[in-house]
Amino acid sequence: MSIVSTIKPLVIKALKELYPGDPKSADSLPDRFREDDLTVSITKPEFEGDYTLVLFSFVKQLKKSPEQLGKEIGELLLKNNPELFTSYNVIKGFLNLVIADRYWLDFLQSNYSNRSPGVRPSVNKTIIVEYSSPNTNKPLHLGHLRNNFLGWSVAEILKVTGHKVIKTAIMNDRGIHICKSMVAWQRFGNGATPDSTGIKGDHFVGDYYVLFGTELKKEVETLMATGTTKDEAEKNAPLMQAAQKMLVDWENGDPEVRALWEKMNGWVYEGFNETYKKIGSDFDKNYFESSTYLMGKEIVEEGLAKNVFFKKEDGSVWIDLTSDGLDEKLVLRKDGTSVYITQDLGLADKKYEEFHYYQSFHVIADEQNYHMKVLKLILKKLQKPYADGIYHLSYGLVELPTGRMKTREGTVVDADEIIEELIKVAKDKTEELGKVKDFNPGELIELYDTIALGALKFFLLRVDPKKRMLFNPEESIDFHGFTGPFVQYTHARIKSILRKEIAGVSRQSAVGSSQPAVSSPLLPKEKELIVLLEQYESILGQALEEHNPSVVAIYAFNVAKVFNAFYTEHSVMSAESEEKKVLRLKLSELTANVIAASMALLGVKVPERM
RNA sequence: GGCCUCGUAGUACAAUGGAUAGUAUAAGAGCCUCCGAAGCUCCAGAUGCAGGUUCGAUUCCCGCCGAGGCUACCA
Repeated sequence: MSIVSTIKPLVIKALKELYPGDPKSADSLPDRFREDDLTVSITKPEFEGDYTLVLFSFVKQLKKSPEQLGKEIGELLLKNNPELFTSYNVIKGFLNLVIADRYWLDFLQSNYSNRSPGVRPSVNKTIIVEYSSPNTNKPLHLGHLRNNFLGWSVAEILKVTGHKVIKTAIMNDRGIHICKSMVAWQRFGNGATPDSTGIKGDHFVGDYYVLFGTELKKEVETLMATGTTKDEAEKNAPLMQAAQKMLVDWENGDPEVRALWEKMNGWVYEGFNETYKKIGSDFDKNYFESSTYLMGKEIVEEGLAKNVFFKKEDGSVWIDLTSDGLDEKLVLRKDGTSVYITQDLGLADKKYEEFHYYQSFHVIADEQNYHMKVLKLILKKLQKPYADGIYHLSYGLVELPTGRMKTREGTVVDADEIIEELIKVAKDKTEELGKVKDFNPGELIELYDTIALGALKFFLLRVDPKKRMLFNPEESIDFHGFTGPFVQYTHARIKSILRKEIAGVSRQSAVGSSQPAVSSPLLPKEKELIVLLEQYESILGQALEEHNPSVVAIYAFNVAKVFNAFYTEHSVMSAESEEKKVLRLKLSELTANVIAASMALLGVKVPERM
């Protein structure tokens, strides 16, 4: 039970007691005062108090001045709950409440050693989180990383709040883009392989995709020199013709093409798996477009039967969404082959068959907002029971100072490269500081990974997913301030104190089960920290509601920052008294646990030492 | 053209309609004989423009300006 959800009912009770209203009129209805209408928030530091009730919303209703209202409510709250509130003050329309130290100390006492704070009991609901979903013709880049970290983190937030989560990916493993790499390798590869060249599989294949582009450009230029238009040239260039033919051959099941396709996709998967392992992404189930792309045709039949879809003269099948403010949308081509949305319709159906999900999250970039809107709308019109549970977890693109990343223009930040770069920075910095000279090589490598990925994940998750974000290679790699390593450092720092205390004999008596004493009041920095730690549960609730890990990242940073300020001002080991020492040790332990728990939700490990 | 996002210090990010708009970086001034300086303290600096609703607007509504995306019988 959080402090805010404790205060709200008490305020409602006080309001009803103070202003029962005329029993005969409408203003005595039981829901005249509702918790949802209350605004209870943390008191601004420049005022006295811990939590503040905003009074303006009742002023008109009750026809009283805010000052008088605040006074009346404050008095009654104090009278009714002397153990919770110690005093109040009213400034303008704000009722500032001072919470008793006892409350905070009790909270500390019952939570300080909880290693998994915020975990909720099972609600027995299955939620699918579909994320990552790469094309198998090129390596992962920064945009994929944002997607992966988001999907993974949201899944984690759902898990601790009691949901059963199935993580899935859909591999976009077929199509013209795959054929381009294949054609290029056939023409220019001379039988080279990732093994023979020592290049990671996904990069190896990606190189041929890029090569296709550059070679195609040459052909196009040659054709254009003979007077062909650009569009014509691109269509008629021999390489493009070859890719198109390969796509047809692939669809017809040509054994040679299929064998080549499997070989090259195999290389890519090997590369992907290495990267996934490194960044900690995992999936309960992979779907492959090559085996799902024909699905959905049944749904098209179903839609025609239900008159949700209609057939045009040429045989193509459409849905009319103009009454919903959208366009007509094609769901089946005139040649009877399926389009993107057809596959997604089929896949949604299949997933529901398999998992009977309560909700299905699709972590997909906001470029596809329209597509996902249409998808959900079609499923609704088909009266699919799962349609309402479809949720597009839309996120903005990662941009560079030069603008959008484009593979063909070589302006992508490669996932493997940026990770390696960060590992190097972590290594240099760690060596420079020289605090872990006794680590063995294995421990060091693990630590560098922890710090590097901590920096990267934190950087990509600290921003509201919906928003576009900027990645500046020069400035974004930083281990100071609002960063993962800063939070990690704070954790390691606390652990260092706790280790020393364990080493000392006083550990048992100091951090034992005794209640923290109340003989001396909580000091401002102590209180600020404990009040913040108490908010963890509601932060988790907010992150869940908004499907937004950035809430957790910002919170973790604040905890670390407030702890560091507390730490600078007050000594833990040489506290003024034994009871203060006990209090601060518990406070430190709780801080470390909350930091570890929140960072875990982001997929960021926190080291004991760094 | 139509539809959808987004405009906050030099830069990057915050702010369920609430108090003097927070934080980080970069710039300036300090703090390691004392629990870890990847830290702390101080100092400066911002809501694109113009209206409206409200006791109160960064937030909601309208217009303009600017940025991005979608608007494929590509996926």
